[in-house]
Amino acid sequence: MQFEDTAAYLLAKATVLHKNAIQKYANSVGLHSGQVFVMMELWKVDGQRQIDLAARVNLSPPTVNKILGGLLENDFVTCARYEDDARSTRIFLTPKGVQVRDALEEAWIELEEQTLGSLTDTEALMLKQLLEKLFL
Amino acid sequence: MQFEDTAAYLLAKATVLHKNAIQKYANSVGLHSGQVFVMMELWKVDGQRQIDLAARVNLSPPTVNKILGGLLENDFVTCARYEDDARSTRIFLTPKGVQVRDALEEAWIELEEQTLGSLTDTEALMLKQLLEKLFL
DNA sequence: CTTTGAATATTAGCCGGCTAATGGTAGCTT
DNA sequence: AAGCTACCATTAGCCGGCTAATATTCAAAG
Repeated sequence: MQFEDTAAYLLAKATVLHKNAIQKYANSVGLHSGQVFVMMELWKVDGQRQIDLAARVNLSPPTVNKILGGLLENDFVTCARYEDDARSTRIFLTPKGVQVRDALEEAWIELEEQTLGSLTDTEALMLKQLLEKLFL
Repeated sequence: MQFEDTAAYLLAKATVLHKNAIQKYANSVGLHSGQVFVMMELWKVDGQRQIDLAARVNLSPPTVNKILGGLLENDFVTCARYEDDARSTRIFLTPKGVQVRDALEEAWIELEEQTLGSLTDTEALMLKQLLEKLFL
């Protein structure tokens, strides 16, 4: 059997390079690679609980907790008590956290071009549709 | 702009779940997730230097060094001096390291099925071709 | 009303990735 | 032969992922 012929291998292999690219563009706007996906969820819905954020980004609660620690330190988000449940906290974007979205959008466009650089438009569309089917 | 519509986003998203799956199947044969790709390279060419392994798996030399530390501890590989260059070391598979390949192949087949579960055969083929184009 | 169990956040500790910095060796230039 | 430079391994230290374990709080059941 050839591991290299499997989709599981190819997907993992592509992942390594893609992760490096994300890191590079995230750093260019002052974010770490793990922080961008949490921010994206907050830009969609502000004031979420940690547990809900974890579910949305498919990460474990401790991982999200650690990522939020960095975002809190760098003043991208703030933390507030959940009104009706003392166990939970709500995470809110700061003005800085709202603002950085524009910079990331610009960087993300470059990242997208670099990612799809070797593909035609129809191939890019196919890839997106296939990736969507993979994890739905 | 919608981040969710980009291939860069979808690829990263698929990555998270795929990494968890790899971890699960790697653990089932006594390996950690990062170790399997180093082992795959050694199964192709035994006795490589660390720097060459790093290049083949697209990881930094320190990362490979750390991964090899675990493989050495668990007796999957051994370390030997490079005959003509005192800077380098050669990494060799132990009998245990050779043997574990069969177990991983079995696990990998299951992983492949799980990964492609929601895709048709033609879709799976397309995905593999697109992933190959992405990082060549 | 008490107890039990589930849910939320958090801590500790591991592996996996990176960059930067160190030390030793090879090789080339002079 | 000496010295500069490039190369290889390794260490330190950071972030990002996980599981397991803890403390707190809520809710539900007795």
